[in-house]
Amino acid sequence: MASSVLKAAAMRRVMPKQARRQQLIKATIKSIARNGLSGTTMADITREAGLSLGIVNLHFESKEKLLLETLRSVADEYKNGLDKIFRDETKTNVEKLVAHVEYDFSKNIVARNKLAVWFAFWGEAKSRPVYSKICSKHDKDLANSLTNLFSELIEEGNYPHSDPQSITTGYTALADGLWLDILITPRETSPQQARNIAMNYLSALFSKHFPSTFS
Amino acid sequence: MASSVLKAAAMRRVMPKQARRQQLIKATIKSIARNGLSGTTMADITREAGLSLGIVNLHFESKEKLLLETLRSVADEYKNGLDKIFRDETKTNVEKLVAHVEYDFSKNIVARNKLAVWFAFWGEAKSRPVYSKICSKHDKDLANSLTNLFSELIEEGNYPHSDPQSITTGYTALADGLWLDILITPRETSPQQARNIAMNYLSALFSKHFPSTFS
DNA sequence: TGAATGAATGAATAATCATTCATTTGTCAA
DNA sequence: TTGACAAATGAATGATTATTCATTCATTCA
Repeated sequence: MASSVLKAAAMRRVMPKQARRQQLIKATIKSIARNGLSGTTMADITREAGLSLGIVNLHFESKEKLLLETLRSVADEYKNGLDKIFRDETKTNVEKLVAHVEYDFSKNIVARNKLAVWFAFWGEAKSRPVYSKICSKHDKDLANSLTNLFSELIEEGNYPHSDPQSITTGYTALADGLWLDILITPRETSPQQARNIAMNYLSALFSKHFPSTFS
Repeated sequence: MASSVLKAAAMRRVMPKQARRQQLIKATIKSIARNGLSGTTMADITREAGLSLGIVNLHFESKEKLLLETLRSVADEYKNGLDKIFRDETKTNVEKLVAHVEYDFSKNIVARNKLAVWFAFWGEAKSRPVYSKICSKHDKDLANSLTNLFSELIEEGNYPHSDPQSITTGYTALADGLWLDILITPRETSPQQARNIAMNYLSALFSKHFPSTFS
C-alpha cells in the first residue's frame, strides 16, 4: 500500500481544471523570468510544470492565450491587493498612501519573477495593444484613487501644487521606475530602499502630512 | 539618361559597410517597435530595409548580433547626448539638471520607436544578462554625474536630505517611469507633461535652487 | 465490477524562421 | 574594355517549435 501511495504521488494525476490552469500559469511566469518572453517555448512551460506537451492546448487552446491569461493573472493579483487598501474605510488618506508604498514593494509583489512578467509584456506593449489594454484597465482605477487622495491632501494642507493628476503620474512613474531598478540591478536597489525613496517623494510634496524622517 | 537615374535609385546599390550596418540597425528599430522583439524576424528587418534576406548574416553574422548592435546603438546615442551636457563647463549645476530634463524628453530621445527598443530589451534583461550589461554600463556614469551634482546642491542649499545616491535613484527611476508612460499611454502623458513632472520633482527636493513654477 | 467519460500523454505533423551558399550584380584598377 | 573582387541576392536547407490527435489512463457511477 505504501508503495502505491508513493507511485500515486509520482504519477500523473487528474486535477480540477482551474487548478491545472493555475499550475500552468505559475510555470509560465517562471519560464518568462528564466527565458524571456521570446525564449519561452511550450516545451519549457510544460517541463517546468512537470506535465506533457499537449496540456497547454488542452486547457488554454493556444500558447498566445496562455500568455494573455498569465499577464491577466499577475495584473489581477496586484489589483486585488490595491482594492483592499483603497476600500479600507478605517484608514486615513495618509495611512492609505503609506500602505500603498508598503504594498508596492512588498515581497510578494516585487518578486523578481513577477516583475519580469510585467516588463516582458510592457516591452511588447507597443506592438501588441492587447497587452497594454490588460494593464491599463487596472492602472486607470489606481490613478483615480490616487488623484482623489492627493486632491484631499492638497486641500487639507493648502499646498501650492496645482495639479493632482500630475502628482499621480509622477508618483506611479516613480514606482514603476523603482520596479525596473529592482528587476535590473537588485544589488543596487533593494525593496527597502525603494520604499524609502517613494516615502521621500511623498514627504517632499506633502511635508505637513508626511514629516520627513530626517531633521 | 533620366530613366537610368530612376533605375539606379530603385536598384540595388553597393554601399560602404558602415552605412549598410546603420541602415539595418534603423530597420531593426522600426521592426522591434512594430512587431516586438519576439515578433521580429529576419524577413521583417530586411523587408523594412528594402534589402535581401541574406544581408544581415553578411554584415552582422547573426540575428542575435544585430539585435545587440541595435541596443548598443540606441544606448550610445543616448549616452553621447548626456556627455555633452555634463561635460559642458559653461553650465552651472542647476543648468545641467535643467538641460538633462530637456534632453531626456526631447523629440529625438523620446521617439516611441526608440522607447520601444529600450523596453523591449529591459523586458528580457533578467533572462539575458548581456542586455543589462549594455544598458548599465552607461547608467553608472549617469548615476555618478547626477550624484555629484546633487551632493553639491545639498551642500550649497543646506538641505536636510541625507543621501544624494537615493535622490539619484529616485530621479532616474522617475525618468524611466515617465518614459514608460509616454510609450504605453501617449494620449495621457506627453513629453511636455513629463518634463514638468520631472522639474517639479527637482523643485520639491531643492526648492532654493529650483523655484517652483506655482506660487 | 465494468462501462463510460474526459483528462493527460507524447509521437507525429505542419509551420515558421534563421542561416547557408551558389549565383548575380556592381565597382574599379589596369 | 576587361577582369578581378566584393557586395548583394534569394532559393534551398535545416533547426526549432506550436499544434494535432490517436492512445493511455484515472475517475465516476450504475
